[in-house]
Amino acid sequence: MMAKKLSEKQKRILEFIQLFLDEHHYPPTVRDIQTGCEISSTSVVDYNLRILQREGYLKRQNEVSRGIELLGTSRRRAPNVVTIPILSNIAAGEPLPVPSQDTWNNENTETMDLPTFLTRGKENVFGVRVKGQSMIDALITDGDLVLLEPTQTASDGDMVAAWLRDNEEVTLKRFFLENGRVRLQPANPSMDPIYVPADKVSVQGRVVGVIRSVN
Amino acid sequence: MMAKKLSEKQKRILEFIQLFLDEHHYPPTVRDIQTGCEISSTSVVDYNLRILQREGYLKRQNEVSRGIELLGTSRRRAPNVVTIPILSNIAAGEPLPVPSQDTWNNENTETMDLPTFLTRGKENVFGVRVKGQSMIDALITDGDLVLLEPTQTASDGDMVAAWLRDNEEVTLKRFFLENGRVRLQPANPSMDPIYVPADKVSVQGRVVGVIRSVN
DNA sequence: TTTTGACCGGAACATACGTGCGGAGAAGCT
DNA sequence: AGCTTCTCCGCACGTATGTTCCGGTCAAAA
Repeated sequence: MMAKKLSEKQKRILEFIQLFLDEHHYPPTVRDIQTGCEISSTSVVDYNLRILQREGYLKRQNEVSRGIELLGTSRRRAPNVVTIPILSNIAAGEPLPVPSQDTWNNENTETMDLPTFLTRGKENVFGVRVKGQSMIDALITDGDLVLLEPTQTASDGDMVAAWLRDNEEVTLKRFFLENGRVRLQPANPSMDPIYVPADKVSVQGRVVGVIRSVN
Repeated sequence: MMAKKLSEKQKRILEFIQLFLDEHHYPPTVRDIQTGCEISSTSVVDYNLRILQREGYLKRQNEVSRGIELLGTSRRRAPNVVTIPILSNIAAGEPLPVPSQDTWNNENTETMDLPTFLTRGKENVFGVRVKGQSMIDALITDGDLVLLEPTQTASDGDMVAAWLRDNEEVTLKRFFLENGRVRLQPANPSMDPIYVPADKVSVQGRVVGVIRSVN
């Protein structure tokens, strides 16, 4: 639940940031906010900025001057664009650290704006930057960005990110449940499926799209 | 007249600032520009920023961190989305009907809005909807949208859409010119390249990106 | 040849700016 | 009365970051 009520001071800070952004075209410093909102100490500004960040109104970059980005409704942006978090540095041999809506803007997670036709109304879509060639049988290569919708369940034919307990790896395949076991079918039709007992597979997300940016 | 010619370095700096602004939503520091443009010293960045400012491409705030504002045409306001035409119904056995900037918006061509980070400043980018599995060796499958920048020439290593006269087909491969003949290397490293005499190949565009929307 | 001016490199300098810390009052809870 | 929790304050520390200086290269101009 990020819908806490903001204090007067916090509303004023948010408003000031928007005004500042309209006037100059870069974000204010903590001290700009301090004087602009008649606050007595920079630490008070910092304190309230942290709250605004926790509540999802903005994102801050650590140790970076003016490292403030407005998010969500506070941000003035093109209407059919949505902001999603990007996971990089995925550890091999670990399940995906699926971001929850409450957490991802607190961290220093990279984000990206996507046209809504790519997410098609899916909620909480996030992106994973692929490293290496391990997904080549899903027609996905080094540097690709895979868009995932978080889910624990899948229907037959869905392309999913599946965590294979025994192999300790995440794989992208089409999912089919066939009398108690799971068939995972590569997107590349020339490659063979693998079969896994249902209790050895956990679905982490459904693939919504792939974006490759060449060079 | 502010229309002096910019040096390569200055163009690159300007471009980098735009990209940086698209990605984060605050301006870069002098040092961000330095590493991002592979410049050896902050003073060189400063030197060129002063010129860019004198020529009216940007404005700087003295003693202010990240105090850079883009001006005029370099400024990328609201549109962090760009509209491109989409070719579907590609006839097999024919070269691509590359759309020219004047024509595509008059016709009944489908269009699509893309975030600018995908086109990265390329001009006249257009999309091609892929039918069938013929591009599978380029890690591209049925339904994928390939983004192309129109061009007749290519540098070694570029991923291009090439028209093969003799085969009467368009293919997507990495381009290498090797003493008079062309090596076309599939993106899938497990597949072998093909070799074609240079006069039997015409480059139609450079691949900028691929978008796959699943289901 | 010397001079001039555009451009680059390396380093040091000065300050802009985020962050941590101790503390204080107010309001709630046991 | 204690004990948290929230909010605010002032200050100082350290780093992030703009700026400056001095020297160098190279090509065009004088």
